[in-house]
Amino acid sequence: MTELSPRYDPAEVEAKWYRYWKEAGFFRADPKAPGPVFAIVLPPPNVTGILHLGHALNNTWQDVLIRFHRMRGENTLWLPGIDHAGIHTQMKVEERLREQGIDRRAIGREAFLAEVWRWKAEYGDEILRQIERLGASVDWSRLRFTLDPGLSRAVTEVFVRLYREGLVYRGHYITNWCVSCRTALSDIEVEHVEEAGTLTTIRYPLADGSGAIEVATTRPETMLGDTAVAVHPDDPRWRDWVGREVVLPLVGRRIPIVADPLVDPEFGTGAVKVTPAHDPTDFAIGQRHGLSAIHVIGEDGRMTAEAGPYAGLDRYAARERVRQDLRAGGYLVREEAITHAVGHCEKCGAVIEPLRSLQWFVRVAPLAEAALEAVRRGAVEFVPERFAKVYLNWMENIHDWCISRQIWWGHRIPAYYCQQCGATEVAADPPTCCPHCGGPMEQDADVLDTWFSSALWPFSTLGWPEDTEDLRVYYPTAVLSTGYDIIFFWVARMIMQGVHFTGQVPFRTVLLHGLVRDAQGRKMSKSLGNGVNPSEVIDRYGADALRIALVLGSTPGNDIRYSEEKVKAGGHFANKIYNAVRFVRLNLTTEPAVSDRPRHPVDRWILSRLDAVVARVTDLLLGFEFGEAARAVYDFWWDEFCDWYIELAKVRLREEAWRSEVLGVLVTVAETALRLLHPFMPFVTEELWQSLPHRGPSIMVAPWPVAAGRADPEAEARVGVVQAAVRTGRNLRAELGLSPQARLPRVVLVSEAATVREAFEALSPEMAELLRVERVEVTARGRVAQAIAGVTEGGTVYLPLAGVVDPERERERLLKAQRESQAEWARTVARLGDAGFRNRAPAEVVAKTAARVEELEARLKRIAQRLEDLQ
RNA sequence: GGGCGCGUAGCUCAGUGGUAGAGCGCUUGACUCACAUUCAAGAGGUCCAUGGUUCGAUCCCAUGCGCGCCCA
Repeated sequence: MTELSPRYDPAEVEAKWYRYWKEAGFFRADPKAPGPVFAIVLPPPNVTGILHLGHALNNTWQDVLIRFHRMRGENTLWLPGIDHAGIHTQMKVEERLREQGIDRRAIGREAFLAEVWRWKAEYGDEILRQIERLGASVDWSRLRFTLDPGLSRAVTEVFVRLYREGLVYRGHYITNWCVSCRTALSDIEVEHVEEAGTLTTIRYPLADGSGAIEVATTRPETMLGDTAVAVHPDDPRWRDWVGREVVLPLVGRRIPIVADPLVDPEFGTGAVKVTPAHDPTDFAIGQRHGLSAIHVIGEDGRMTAEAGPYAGLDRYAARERVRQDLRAGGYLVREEAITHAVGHCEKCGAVIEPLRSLQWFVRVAPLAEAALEAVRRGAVEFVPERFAKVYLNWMENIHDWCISRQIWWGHRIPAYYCQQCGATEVAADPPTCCPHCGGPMEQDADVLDTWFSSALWPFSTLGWPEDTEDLRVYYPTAVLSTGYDIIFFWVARMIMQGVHFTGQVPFRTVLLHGLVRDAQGRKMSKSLGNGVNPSEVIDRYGADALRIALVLGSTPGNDIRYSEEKVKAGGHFANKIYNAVRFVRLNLTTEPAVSDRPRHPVDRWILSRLDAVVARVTDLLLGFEFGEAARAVYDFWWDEFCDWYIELAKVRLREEAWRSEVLGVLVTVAETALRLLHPFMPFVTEELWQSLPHRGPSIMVAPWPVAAGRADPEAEARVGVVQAAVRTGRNLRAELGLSPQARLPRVVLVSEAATVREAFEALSPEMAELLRVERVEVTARGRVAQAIAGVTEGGTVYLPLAGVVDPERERERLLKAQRESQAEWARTVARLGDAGFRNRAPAEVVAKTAARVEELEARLKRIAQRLEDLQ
């Protein structure tokens, strides 16, 4: 810290302290450490690129939690890591290669993977740097990557065990196929978007020429692969048609009419075309009726040889041609514009093509059972609670999970196929030859869904399947903090796998944050170009400013809007506390004398407030209410400590008799409030804490403040009336347009209440200073000629000012105050007069209301008296 | 079609069954010896609408309107 600079400069300070913390080993967890265990695994960011503000928010929340619990003396672990992000990363690297004119297929699997590892080294490091710059106190010695040998072993282990338990299987089913990424996807990787489309109704003539049946579709090109027409078995319109045959237009194939309960009789004519190779419902119908599945669309999105004359055409071109040909052949009944949900690839945006293919699946239902139970019985809690319903609802309607991906970057599926007899072997170690026929084995070419490995993150990172000390101590983890948008992708699957393989839930609390949107409330996205790189913000304002901006006003589960203005305000706050502490230090020329029970009411007041804010922030943090907690510390620092206590303290700081004691309070409050703020703004608090008298090597391992029995309602009441009187006095000055530095000869404070007078008297030097007057007079009653007056809580403030008082203006102001007090008095008296209120409201509330009436009456009396004086 | 969230000061958002809050913005005044990244004072609100529960509703319940999201 530059000793005397009146401005706080975060840049060098932040880098310095992070290095210090890291080198001192404060981040490192020790499984043998005493205290309750509190562990968090960092949701591993994708290695694809750079972090965004959502990561910054989530990491800040986690850091607040972990620093809070660490300071409370708990045995904390925050484990960082990175995710290999299969499809996404492969896409990026392919893109980069394409720019160099290289196709991945041309260079082969090995060379391509080498290229991806180079990418990982580059971007992975950038991500780690970003996490550091944010101040995240993660245990770098335990850094993990989903493709690390240990974690890969866990993936293989899980796959093999699930296979042996019959929970993983391979088969031909309809999957969501992305023709652009050239891989299968799971259901939740498909985004459904409402789009304008055309519903085409086609006439299929009966083979015997006795009529025709009409079917409707939004994908007419699939009719080339139809192998049946289906109707609902109870549909009276079509009962007699079941079992007959129609002739497929353009193709000429004879296909049967079948009855199946999956058909919705309400839709269209009640008859649907059946294309088992290209539609999930049709696939199910096809299986039940033994229909063949004819592939007319290929993996590249072009029509196959099965499509006859349409072969080679892109699926959309084929759609057009089929439509034209149907029209020409007289088969096209009508075309209507409709909006319908169309599935898109979450990664690349291409329209998903449902294709029948050979894939690996997880049989999820048995796993879901236990995962449901864990949440139902409260072993896993959601914050906010409402998301538990979202989770339960999804889990109850879960479908099998397609886990094989036709890409190269990821965990290769540990399945081996005999090239001779076709046998399948699933094993952790590659078999040398076929156990059945001794023939050569070849490993499955595909890799696993990235989420399959992410699902193991809370325990694979701790060493599972080994029985490690870390696993024994830190598992189950305490909190999993993530965005509500990945409950299904990740949270649900972690719970399933965690419960199944460890017999315990992976975490006790799921803490969900919302999306960080831009100032207009739009989602941040590449296409809008409104994304913000946290590092650039940190460059300009510092990590502390960004952190407090993100935390203030954030509530679990709710989206927040980001604007640079908020960060700027955060920076101002950092500067504010920097200067407050600078003030304390500049005064540390005398040895501070610390006492828990100082003599002066102002000192007792701030300690009482300190106790209150300590208790409040602790409670709020335990309840994950970060925004409120941050607000409470912020307000304490700025309003109570800076605007009031420091200003009040300045008076006695000039007096030798008090100086040492006041300094003791200043140091105590500043040091404690720094610790209270540390989880939110780690850097500036460390910098300042180190510059004050302190114990220990770092604020991050200093004890969390506890309320120390310093609550003092009497001192709070005294300072309260003084604050009110000062505000009233300042108001009077402002109304007169008096410049703040102009000194007035005196202020007269009149109060009939002895306690109020005592407070005024005890603090009269401070009031003189704050009101810029030479003398403070306190009396029980009295009239002050040639003065303006303000009526406040407990008394009246007079500023005697010969000559400047305008009685008319004075009267107006008093009448306004009278109207306001009168209105409130009427409301309050009416309430008090209500028998229902007196009988049913808690006695405490009734008493409070009665006291309020008395107060208002006294106030009105003072106003009336003053009005009278003006006559 | 089912579910969820939001609607509070000009803007961004906290919050509470018992007298409505903050930051930013705005107005006025001050370079007051920690801080002009500041200080002081002020203006500004039928807490979306209607009904219900209650002694009392901005808060709880129901319906409606508007905005957004998730699932099928």
